[in-house]
Formats: sequence, structure tokens, C-alpha cells
Amino acid sequence: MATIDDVARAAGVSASTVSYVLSGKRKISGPTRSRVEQAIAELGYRPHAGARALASSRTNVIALMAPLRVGVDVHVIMQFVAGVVTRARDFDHDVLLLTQDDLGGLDRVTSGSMVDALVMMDVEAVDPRVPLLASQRQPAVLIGLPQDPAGLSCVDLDFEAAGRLAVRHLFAAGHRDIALVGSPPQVLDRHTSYAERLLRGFRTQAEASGMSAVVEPCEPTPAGAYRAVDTLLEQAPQTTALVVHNESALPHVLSRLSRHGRRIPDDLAVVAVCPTDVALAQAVPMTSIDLPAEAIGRLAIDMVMARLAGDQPAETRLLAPVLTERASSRVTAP
Amino acid sequence: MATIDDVARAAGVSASTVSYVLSGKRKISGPTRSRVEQAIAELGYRPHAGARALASSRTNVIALMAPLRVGVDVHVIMQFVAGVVTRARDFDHDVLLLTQDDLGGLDRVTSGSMVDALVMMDVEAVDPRVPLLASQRQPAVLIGLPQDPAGLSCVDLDFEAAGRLAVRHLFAAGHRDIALVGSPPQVLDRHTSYAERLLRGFRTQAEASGMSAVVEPCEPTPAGAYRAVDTLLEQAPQTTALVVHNESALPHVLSRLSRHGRRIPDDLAVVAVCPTDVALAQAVPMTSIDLPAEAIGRLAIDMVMARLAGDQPAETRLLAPVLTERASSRVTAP
DNA sequence: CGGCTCCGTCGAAGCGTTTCAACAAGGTAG
DNA sequence: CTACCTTGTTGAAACGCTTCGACGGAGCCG
Repeated sequence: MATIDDVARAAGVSASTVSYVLSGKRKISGPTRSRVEQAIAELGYRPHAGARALASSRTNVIALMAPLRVGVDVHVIMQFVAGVVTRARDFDHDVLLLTQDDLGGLDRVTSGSMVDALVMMDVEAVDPRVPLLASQRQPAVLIGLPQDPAGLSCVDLDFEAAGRLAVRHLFAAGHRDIALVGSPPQVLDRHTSYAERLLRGFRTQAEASGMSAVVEPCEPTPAGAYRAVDTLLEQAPQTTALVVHNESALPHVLSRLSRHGRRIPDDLAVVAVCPTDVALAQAVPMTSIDLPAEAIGRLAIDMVMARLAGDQPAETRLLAPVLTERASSRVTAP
Repeated sequence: MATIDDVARAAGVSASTVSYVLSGKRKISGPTRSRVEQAIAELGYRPHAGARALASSRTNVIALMAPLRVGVDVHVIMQFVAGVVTRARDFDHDVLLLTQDDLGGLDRVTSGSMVDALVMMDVEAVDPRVPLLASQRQPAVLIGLPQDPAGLSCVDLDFEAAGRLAVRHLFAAGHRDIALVGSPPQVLDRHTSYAERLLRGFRTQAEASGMSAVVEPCEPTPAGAYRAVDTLLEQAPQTTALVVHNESALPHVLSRLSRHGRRIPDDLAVVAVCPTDVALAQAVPMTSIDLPAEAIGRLAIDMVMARLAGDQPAETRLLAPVLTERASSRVTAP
């Protein structure tokens, strides 16, 4: 491998000049610059990442901690990750992937100076990783909203507003008896913050609008979805609209409803909270509140970079929910 | 941050001794070792990854190139990734995530000495990345099977055998008219190697067994699945069994069949090729040939490590398919 | 024409490890 | 008692880059 000295020699300059051409931190004259650039091209030179990290205390790598256990919301996770990785590349950074359960990984990549910053997905309301993260010198951005951000930046969809929005939409369409098919019980038990926030928004808005609202947690399996639907139709048969916040259960909820002879949207309107592509991949195109996972991932990187660049303080950004009406809640005949 | 010199001072030894304690490359006496270990613990010392990489030309990082575009086979991808990351940790390595389309990324991480080796997913029959990879000095393992591995290691499910196995299973159950609901046309067009291999196995075994076999590519959308099913039932109404190799379309294929009044397995037997958890997440538990993505990911790391450790030559490993019978192809009444 | 400023380039000092050759100290053999 | 291994430890030289202070030369002003 060619080193910076090889390049310097080939270009007839000193190593530091090559470094400055590469970093742009000092002005280099046109002719010199092009000699250096040519030498770089000819030798196929790439700076050694380790050497660079050692000298500059910058690795140009971001750690991303993602929940890789399969099960819930694979699409959402993939889109987050895609957003993070591609946006990081825009800033000339790479992404080191950590699994959610690798608690030690935080300290490892951080104290070992492997990364410049961290992005952590799927933060729970009370999350042991948050204090850990807060004590590191690298900046971090949380995707999600813990009870106490401990001085870290956060970004997420405003799930509480999403819950309210879904309810308002159904209210406007004339519904007065609604239900929420929600996250799996164990997700709620973990106090995953998004599940609770959506639930809160759903409840408060329904109450404010004087609607009757029931809530049914739902396992992300066919059987779980069937059970939830069956329970719902039995205990609240007057229900005319559903909010579904459970990506994996969604198709099974729909098929169970159709098995019960409930037509969508004629007998029952449905609003889903999920990525747009999931909403469109259902038997009936779903009215949905988009979970803009890729955009959030990108935004997380923007926030990380802002903190790396300057003296930005930590900030929390909640994205306003957007509802797109599709066939599943369209008012069909007047 | 504490450095190795701090530790050395605290333990009353030289820096090299600390290094040797850490690496175990030389014998260190018991007392010395424990003094050093205690100093490390007290100072919370972590070696600086960059410095280490510079001095040893080893980063303990593996690059993983994964297709992050959402669409096909999200589950499969996630499981691969999970397998790779967790297994890499067993070898004290971390994973740097590259996107499929980041062609330049190969050269960047490789020439920049950011990683010790690479794992590349979703390799196509003729893949521009393969020659690129082959020209780097870091070892690489491909998940998939290109026409010309160019001296790289490969690992994958033996899709051709899987195709044959599915057909043999159906033959044994008495079926003589079968069909394959396959990958999306654009996947076949890309000559994604697994799609073609499964197809080949399916065709040759059907021919060998004297069965009539039709093939229908299928978009990974509800509409695509409906279209495929409709076409199939119209053009080959005598079909009594289906092989489905298309994770995203699977639920829609099933629901369309039921819409057409075909009951599973009584009117139509179905064998799916997909991860077990996907097979179990359908309305009817599917007889399936498992796509052991996580295991393949782990295996890829084992192979990478073998090559890093020694002088193992490149090898190709195809995993034998395993079929698990479930409700969707069970012979119900005699 | 002397003194200043500004511009572009350079030399050298780190950055924190690993690793090799060398070296004391103690043990064994002759 | 000397010569020679062994064993455990050390010092110093890389590894390849960034960055700071310095420096020579050109241009400007008075």
C-alpha cells in the first residue's frame, strides 16, 4: 500500500502538503494541488484509517445500535438503518453496527475510540443504555423518547400526536365507537416509549371528543391477531373504526375481519400506523399515518453531525405525523 | 483516556509488558500479570483501536455489505445480519455496515485498512463486485453463489437441492401437476443466483419425475400475488400443489387462493421456501424448506475467521435443505 | 529601498500501540 | 566455577497520519 510519503515523493512535496491537500485545512496553490492529486490517483493512495484516527482523534465512523432480534417491525428497522447508513455516507462517515443487547459494545466502541458518535434505536422509556451513553464523551442521538434523555438528543415520530390525529380523522368521518389494536403486551410491558405515547394520544383525544374507545393489545402473530379481533368484535360489537399500530399483525387483522364478514371500509374503517410501503402492501390500501423511518434515520445523522461539527446543544425533535387517506377509511357512498 | 503508559506506570512495568498481558503473545509471570490486570481495571483502560490497527495491521472489524433497499425478503436480510454480527462478536470482531449499492465502499474500507475482511450478501450470478473483491488483499466470503467465485469463499443454501426436495416431497404426496410461484421478474432478470438455482432444481426434478410443472414469476405485492394466482388457476387449473419461493407474496398468495375457494391443503398443497418464522406466521402453518439465514450468517463469519487465522484456501459450502412438514401440505384424509 | 504582511510550503513532534532484539537474573550442566 | 540456557521483562523502533510553529519569498507601502 502506498503511504502519504510515497505520494509526497511522487509529487515532489512534503507529506504535510499532501495532508493539507486532502483535508483542505490550509490553502495550497493550484499547481501543487494538481501535482499531488495526480500522484494520489496514480498510486491509488488511500489514507490509512487507523493512522488517521490516531493522529486526528476522528474515525469518521458512527456506531448504530439496532434491535436485530427478528419479530417486530422488521421493515421499520431496515428503513431506519438504510436512512442512517446512506445519510452517514453523505457526510463521509461509515456505520458500525451494534446489536441492541450488546451493552458492553457501547463502552467498547466508545472508550476504544472506534467511533465518533452513536445512534441508538428503539429506546425505551427507562433505558439502561441511556445513562451509559450519557457518560461517554462521544455525542449520541436516540431514536425514541426516554423519560429522561439525560442531555442526549432525541428524534422520533410524535406518536402521541399520531394517536390524536388518527382519532380526529375517524371522528371527522363520523365514527363514535373506535378501537385500537396495539402493540404486543410484552412491548407495552417493556415500556417501549412509542407504544405508550401512541396509546396516550389515542385515549386522550377519544375522551376529548367524547368517543367510546377500547384498546386491545395484540401479539404479532396470526393467532394473536385473530384473538384480538375476535375479542374486539365480541366485547365491542358497535365499533365502527379501528386504529392498528402493529405492523406484523396488520395483514392478519384484516383477513380476520374479512372472515367475520366485516368489509373495509364499509362496515369498518381502519387506520394503520406504519411505513407507507407496508400500508400499500395490504389487501386493501390502508389509510395510514406514515412512520417515516428512513427520514428519521437520516435526521438522526444530521443531528449527530451537527453536534460533531459545533457546539450545538442536545435537542429533541418530534416529527409531526401525516395521515394519508386511502381505501381503508374512505367514505364510500353518501 | 488512560493510555497503555498510564497502565504501565500504575503497575510498575513497561508498556510492552502491558501489551503482552493483553495479547497473550508472550508468557508473563503470575504476579506481574495480576498487577497489570488490576491497573487496567482501576484505570478503566481500553486500547485505542486506531493505534492498535496502525501498529498491528489488524482492525478486528469485518465489513458486511447488505441490501438495505426495502422490498424483498426483509426477514431474511435481518436474520443474516443478526447472524453475522453476533457471531463476529464471538470472535471479538465488530461489523461495519455497507450498503449494496455503495460500490466504492469496497475499495474504501479495504484500501483504507478499515476492515480485516468482508462478507457480501445477495451475490448475483454475474456480479461486478466479485472481481473488485477478488482483487483486494482482505479475504472475503460471499453469501450466494456467483458463476465465477474468482477464488472467494461462498456459502449459501443449496437452492437447487431445495427445488428438487420440494418437488420430491409433493411427488411422494401423490401430486403430479405442480407449479412454482417464484421470485419477481426483476429478481430473475438480475440473475440473482438463488432464484435461478431454485428454478433449475424445480424444473429438473419435475421433469425427472414426469410431472407437469408450470412456473409463474410473482411481484412481491398483493396485486402481483393476485395476478400470479389468477393466471395460474386459469392456465393450469389441474394444478394440485404449489411451491412458493417469495416471502413477501406468500400471505397474498394464500389469501387469494382462499378467495378462489381453494382450501389448503385439501384442494391445493403448498410448500414455501422461506425462514421458519415466516412459514409459521401465515394463516395456515406452512410446510416449508427453511432458509436458515441466521445460520448462514454465522457460518460466513466462521469461514472468514478461518481464512484470517490460517492459510485455509477458499471454499464453497452449500447447506443441505431441510423440509419440515406442516399443515399446508399434510395429507388430511386417506 | 527597507520593513511588513501575507501566502504557500515544510519539518518535526506527536498520537497509542505492537513487536523485535536484547538483556538481566536465575537455573542447569559440565 | 564458568559457560550456557531459560524465563520474564524491557527499550526502542516502527506503523502512517495530522497539525503546529516556522520559514522563505513575493508583494506592498511609505
